[in-house]
Amino acid sequence: MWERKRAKARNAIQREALRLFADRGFAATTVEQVAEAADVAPSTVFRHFPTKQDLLVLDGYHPLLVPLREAFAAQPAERTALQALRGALAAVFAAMPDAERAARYERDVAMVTIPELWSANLGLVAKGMDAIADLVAERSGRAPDDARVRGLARVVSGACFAALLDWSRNPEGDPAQAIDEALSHITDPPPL
Amino acid sequence: MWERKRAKARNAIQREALRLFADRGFAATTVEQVAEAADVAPSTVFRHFPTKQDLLVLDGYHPLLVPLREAFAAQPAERTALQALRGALAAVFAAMPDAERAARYERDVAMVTIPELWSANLGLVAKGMDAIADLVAERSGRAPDDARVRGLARVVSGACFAALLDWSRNPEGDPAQAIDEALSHITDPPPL
DNA sequence: CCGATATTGACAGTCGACTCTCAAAGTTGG
DNA sequence: CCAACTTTGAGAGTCGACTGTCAATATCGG
Repeated sequence: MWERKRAKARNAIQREALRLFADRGFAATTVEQVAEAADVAPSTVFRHFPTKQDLLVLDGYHPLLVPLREAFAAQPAERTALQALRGALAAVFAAMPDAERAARYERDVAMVTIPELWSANLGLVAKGMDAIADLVAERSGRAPDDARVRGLARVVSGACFAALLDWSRNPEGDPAQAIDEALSHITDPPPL
Repeated sequence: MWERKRAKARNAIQREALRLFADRGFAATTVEQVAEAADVAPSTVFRHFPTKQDLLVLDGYHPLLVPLREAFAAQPAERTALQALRGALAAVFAAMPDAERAARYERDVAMVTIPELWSANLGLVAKGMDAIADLVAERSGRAPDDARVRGLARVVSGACFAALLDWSRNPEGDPAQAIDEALSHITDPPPL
């Protein structure tokens, strides 16, 4: 029971913190204000999050990689790695419950919108790129640090990032669709 | 003469600051240490750089958007927008004096490596994407917010970003080459 | 209900970024 | 050299992040 209570408090603190950061900015928000908003003592905030920056670190982000790996493996063998990646990403988003998808969008947009949040999670982006490289390497039988594998991973992760960044600035339709569309520009380049 | 003396002191402070940041990290370096290393008083540091973060901002930095625009216009008409972009980027880097290129690499790597710097310059990434979209729109005669134009801009800017990010983590060869290679995965996708 | 254990709040205190002020020292034009 | 001007050093002071301690409180096993 301790665990559940602890996690509940932790989530409340982080939720309020992110809300305040989005409102008035990271630097302009004091830990004391976060504590007050979450209805806890300042010392309690530090007990859950060693530093103020840690309030920005989103855990539970990487679980996306597991279903992605499965969806990727389920792709038809005749597809190229790029087509398979595109298909797998679309499948993962399609299979996601609406509530979870909405929560993820909100988090991802916050991550691109709040500068400090982005910098705190830069490592996650790099990890995502590595994960994609691993997938492609496994499927193609090449080494994960093969130039072609790494190059493909760069392009795909970069396209996903840029699609999200652009979508967050001008939300129209579905982010998953934006990602798929961006990838389509690599798989089937339109004449321009 | 005031001007020259002021600039000299400013450069000395920033040089020592960057050296210390590279050595022990940004957060682990105090302004007092920077002042001592530069042989000035702490208050003098703040007189030249309003905040500690400002010690990271290199002046004399001009975005390569202008030369890129020129190089893009100079590309052969028979190339696709994508090929022209790739060629223009390569041309800009090739035409850049060695010293300037080295300085640019150093700065770009710092920007991706030091989170504090990245968060300060996130807006530049979005602007770069818009600029690329403008170039493509102008050349293709389509609107800058055309879905295909925006999609292409997303993929290209994303690829550049990812290439730089990856290169900064594992520097081999030339960043310009990494960018070109990433773009080649879109123009001439290798079989994978 | 009771004791063991985990969590919290309140509080004091350190440290560094940053501001403000004023006197000292260097610089320039005359 | 003098006088106006600019920069600098020094110091005091504010504010917020962060640490450590201790008593109060909540939960659990028995």
